[in-house]
Amino acid sequence: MRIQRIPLATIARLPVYVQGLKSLAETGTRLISSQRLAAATGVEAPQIRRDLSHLGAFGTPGVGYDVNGLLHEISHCLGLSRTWRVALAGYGRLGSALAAYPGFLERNFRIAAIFDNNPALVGMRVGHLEVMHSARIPSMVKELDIEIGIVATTGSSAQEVADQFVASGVTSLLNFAPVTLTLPDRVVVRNIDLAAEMQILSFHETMRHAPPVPYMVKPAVQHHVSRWLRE
Amino acid sequence: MRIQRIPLATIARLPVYVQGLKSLAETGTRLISSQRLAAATGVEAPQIRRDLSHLGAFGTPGVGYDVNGLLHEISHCLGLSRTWRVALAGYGRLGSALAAYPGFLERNFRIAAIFDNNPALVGMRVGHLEVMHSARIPSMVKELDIEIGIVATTGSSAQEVADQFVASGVTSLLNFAPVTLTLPDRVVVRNIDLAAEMQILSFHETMRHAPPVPYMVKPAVQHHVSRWLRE
DNA sequence: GAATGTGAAAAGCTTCACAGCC
DNA sequence: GGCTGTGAAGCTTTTCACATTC
Repeated sequence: MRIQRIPLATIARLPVYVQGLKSLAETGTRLISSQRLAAATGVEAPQIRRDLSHLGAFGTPGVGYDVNGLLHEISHCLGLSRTWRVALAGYGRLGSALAAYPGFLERNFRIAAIFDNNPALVGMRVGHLEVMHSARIPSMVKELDIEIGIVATTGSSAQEVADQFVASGVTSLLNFAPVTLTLPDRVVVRNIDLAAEMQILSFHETMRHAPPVPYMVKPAVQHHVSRWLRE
Repeated sequence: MRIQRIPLATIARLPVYVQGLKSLAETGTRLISSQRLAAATGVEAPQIRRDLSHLGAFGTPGVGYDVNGLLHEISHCLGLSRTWRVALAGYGRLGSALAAYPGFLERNFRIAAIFDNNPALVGMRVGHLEVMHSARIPSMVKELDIEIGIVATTGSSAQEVADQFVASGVTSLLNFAPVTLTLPDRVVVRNIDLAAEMQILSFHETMRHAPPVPYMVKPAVQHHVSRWLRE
């Protein structure tokens, strides 16, 4: 890793590289050029080289990058060489889908506790866990030393649950509730708002069908930065 | 709406304003300053004014913005004044959670068809819909004149389903599968990758616990652009 | 007095183009 | 010949500061 500032935008692309490199590794590819990684990830090749240079990455001029070495380097930078303890609040439809998502554990995120404020759900067994009442967030989060919280409650409970998480020592939150959480600056929040993404698509469709004039002129991009219409 | 380019970044924030304004409207607020909308959404006040000025927005100097008027203006710009026809592919845990999500219909996104390639799910009733086999995507998408597709399948089926959607006339996709979809440039793709978001949080936690040096220095931001550590 | 809308400056990010290396 | 890593250029986005309007 490097002794320098890594841009926000670069960090957001690293998981894309991880995913691309993993699938390449599975096909037995051991060496890859930025050009070919670009084809696999949809990120432009010079962008990839710049991103990797921020990690102090070690490609070989004239040859390319070692797939496994690069995977290891990026994973390390993202903090994936250790397991993270995660708490999930909200065991409704979305919450239960998240709890069952194999991709979390595969990537070293272990759901260590599940909370809901609906008494009908409390006590329900989920794998080797049991849904607990949200009132137990403070004690359990501290006891289990949870670092990351997932908020999958309704909008109306989200702020309260987030506050409890933060008061109990959680410093990173993934929020699925369609509300703006107000939290201390030290807490890192990532929002995933399904409806917002749909609205962005709806904007694009609208422009497509009735482009009032020259609109949007950015070329293709990927992953959380959508592609843009030309003219 | 305006006769000028609206920045990508602005579009991505508009849904945040919509959400904030709606909850303010519910509390009976009729007039709001950029300063107060900033407090409600986590976006800085000058940023809000700049964004709204791109829509040709009509605040009143010395007074502020009319909540309902602004809501209407932004909704119109995002294309929310009409209903969009959406198809969902993949009725597993995530897919069924999405199908039941009330936030879609509330915001004028109507799920008009559901597909899955698992025969055990085909025929299942979901509200007034029925899960259809993915092989029927081409005919049904055309018949129902679907504009937006949601890919909630496994990674291994995602590209195939996306190709079918696109071949049938879908021009916007929301992709939950953790793969990079390769599609024609005219198609707009938004990716929601849960694992990627977790990895970004993991990066922040890592920096927090072992900051090798001066790292990341951006101030607070919101919604899909996380807050950053200071020093 | 209070708040908008916007030039102008600053910051941040991407792309180009190429020197240097294999 | 092929590919990386990076200065420099170009572009987009954010922030500042203030003239203008109510």
